[in-house]
Amino acid sequence: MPELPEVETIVRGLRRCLPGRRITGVALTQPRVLRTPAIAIEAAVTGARIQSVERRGKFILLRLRKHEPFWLVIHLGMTGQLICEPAANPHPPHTHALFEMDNGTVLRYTDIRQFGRLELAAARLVKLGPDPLEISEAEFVQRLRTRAARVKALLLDQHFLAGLGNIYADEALFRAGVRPAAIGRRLSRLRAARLWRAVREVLEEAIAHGGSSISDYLDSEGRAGAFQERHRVYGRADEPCLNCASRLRRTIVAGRGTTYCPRCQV
DNA sequence: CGTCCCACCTGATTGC
DNA sequence: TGCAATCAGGTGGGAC
Repeated sequence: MPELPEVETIVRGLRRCLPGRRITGVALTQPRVLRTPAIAIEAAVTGARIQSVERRGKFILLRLRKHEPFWLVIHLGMTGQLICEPAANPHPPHTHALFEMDNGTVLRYTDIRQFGRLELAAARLVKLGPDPLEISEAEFVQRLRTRAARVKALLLDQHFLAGLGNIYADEALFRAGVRPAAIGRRLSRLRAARLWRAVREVLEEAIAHGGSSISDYLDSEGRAGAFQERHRVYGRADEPCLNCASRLRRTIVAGRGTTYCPRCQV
């Protein structure tokens, strides 16, 4: 579910309620979403103070400190939600973790499909590729044009670039006029640069609109995003292209449903 | 090593 | 109505 714009929106919201709080209690009720054993997370986190909230790609990092500083790393998978709310609120179904704060609020983690993950330490993050909002045009073009994989597969590969998922990959490819199945090393410099710009622009626009809510996504205060109303291809298969009115096609690329315009994307 | 595909889950929707 | 098949914003591991 959540891609970079949704995770960024959640992180910005968490920054308004978490930093400075001390965690007074923890309830971890679904081992499947824990990459670190529950006992270890409970021992580390109980009594710790939250120093900051950060994002790396689609990962959310809570910087905690008890004796030493450490990280609690959260990935929301497809359907994960992180919500700050009063402790007295009822817990909805699929609530897998609750972190109680010293001011009567809780940080609640719910995840219907259980693809999300909570863990201590950030070892896996070192493998992440560059952030699409920070990578330079020159570096993006160079990385793209040395690869034999299809461009959409590269955009989805978090080691290549950290933060895009299926929605924003399709939206960026449409805006750049590039076919999802195009081969990275066969793109001209001009078209690779156009894709770099399209990726930035679509992510920045989506962040400005609070992300895309298709069915599950809510921000840290439980509100939906609005960018789904501005999708140009995602979810619009068989509808007319907004540029040329051709019928948008749906295929499978990189194992994912993919929508594109056969006329505008070459 | 680079690339591709499927399993991992639940729930909504579609089609017979 | 009932039930099976298909699809969904994620990744990681194994096959090739």
